[in-house]
Amino acid sequence: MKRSMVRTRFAPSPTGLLHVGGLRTALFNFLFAKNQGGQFILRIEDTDQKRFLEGATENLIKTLQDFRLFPDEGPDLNSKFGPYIQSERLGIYKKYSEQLLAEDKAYYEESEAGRAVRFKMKKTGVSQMEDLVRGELRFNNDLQKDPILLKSDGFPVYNFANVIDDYSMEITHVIRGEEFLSSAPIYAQLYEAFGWQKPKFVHLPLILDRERKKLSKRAGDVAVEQYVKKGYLKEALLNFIALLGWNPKTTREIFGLEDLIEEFSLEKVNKSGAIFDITKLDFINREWQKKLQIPLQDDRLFARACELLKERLGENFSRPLFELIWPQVLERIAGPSDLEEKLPEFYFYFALPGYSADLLIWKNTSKEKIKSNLQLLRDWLQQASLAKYDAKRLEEKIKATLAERGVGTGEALWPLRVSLSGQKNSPSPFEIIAVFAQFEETEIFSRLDRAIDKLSA
RNA sequence: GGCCCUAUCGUCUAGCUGGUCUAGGACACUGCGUUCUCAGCGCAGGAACUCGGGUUCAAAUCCCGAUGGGGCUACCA
Repeated sequence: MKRSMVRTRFAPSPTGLLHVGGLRTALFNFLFAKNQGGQFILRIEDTDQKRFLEGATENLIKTLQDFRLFPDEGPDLNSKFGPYIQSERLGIYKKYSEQLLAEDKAYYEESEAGRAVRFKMKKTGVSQMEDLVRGELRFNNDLQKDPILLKSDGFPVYNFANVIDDYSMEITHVIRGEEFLSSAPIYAQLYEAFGWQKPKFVHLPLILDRERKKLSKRAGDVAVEQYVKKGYLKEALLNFIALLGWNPKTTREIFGLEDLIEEFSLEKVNKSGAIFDITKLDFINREWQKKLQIPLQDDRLFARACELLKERLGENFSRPLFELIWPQVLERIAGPSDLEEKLPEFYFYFALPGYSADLLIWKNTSKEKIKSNLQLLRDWLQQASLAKYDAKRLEEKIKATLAERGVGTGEALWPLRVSLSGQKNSPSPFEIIAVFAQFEETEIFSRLDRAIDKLSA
């Protein structure tokens, strides 16, 4: 019973914000454990004092919680396997290193830094371990070097602490990034030196940047927090990241965490690296946006858009107005990645840009005709109770009026839209009018008057 | 350099117990339609089995090699 319980772990080192690759590793460990009815453990590997960052542990825990990847055991959830922070387990590593020393499987090494412990690697034969997606891994021992176990500061090195902890925490499956593949022989030999049964391993394919290099800090945004701040939904991020290195073998692409738990299996994990493609992330984000219908006050994308507009428009920016415009923005952006560049298309709502009278002219229609069409529309708008209409109703009403008068849609609607937006491209005049009708109806008429003036000049 | 992993459209991938694959889907891209413009929506289209040897009646699928890409090569993780 106890033997068969699946236990996985996520073992980040607290050196900064959780990054995309880390989140994916955590996710896969979590998914596999939950799919198997097992447990997911969080262990903090703070064995490098030089790289340790204050607050990073708390941040890591918080981020995992935000994504609902709740650990069953971890720093704040102690159980008999704790502590879960390696710096609090120094005695354990020391004890095991002494055992190896006593058995002549390790030795001391003196240097200016102090006294460290090195492991005696076997130099003959092969080291092997089982990787559930790659099969049997075999390495020739003849060119192995003796790795450090305990540094001169008394802290264990990653490889050693990992093996000790995975063993003592009864981890059954070690799911980690491919970058650890080449240290496999050390693991294998350590397990053998102790006479312990090896866990099953899974090495996940790397997540690559557009240059096909391992995603790294210098290549741009890697912190999960950055993407959240930019306005990506956590559901979308998780969904997208799950599809990097795993796929359900069906054509379905949208998965929530519960769906992923249900569908996940190691047989569906891929072997080759996957490029982090922001375009696809945007697509998945759009899908989740539709699905979730986030209320405005919780929408980070909206919040970010407000910030940007405030910055650029200053006094002219109005949040209540922008709330009315927001659905139009959402329809016109691919996602958080192009929000910034698309925003200028909506500045006209806050301040009418200057434009030339020519822009009002539809095809070969005469200036006079355009002017009279605008006047006609202005009159109609004047007598209508605009606040009662949404864009769709407005369209019906206005088109009906135009038809009655025998006025073509193009020669009336084009100038109407231009006079309201001052731009060649914009949302439809009906959408614009509906927005202003809710916000400040006089804006409609002053803009129309301005256009009519331009045509009279 | 050495060791290791990997290899299907631009991207993520299905297919890999060999024939049903004239290689499927999604994103992206292009075109057409709807239409006052943009967006949206609908429809259509271009786009890949890295190469060379085998094995076999038959290979994207199996084997070998080359090449490409990547990772590791610390008293970092």
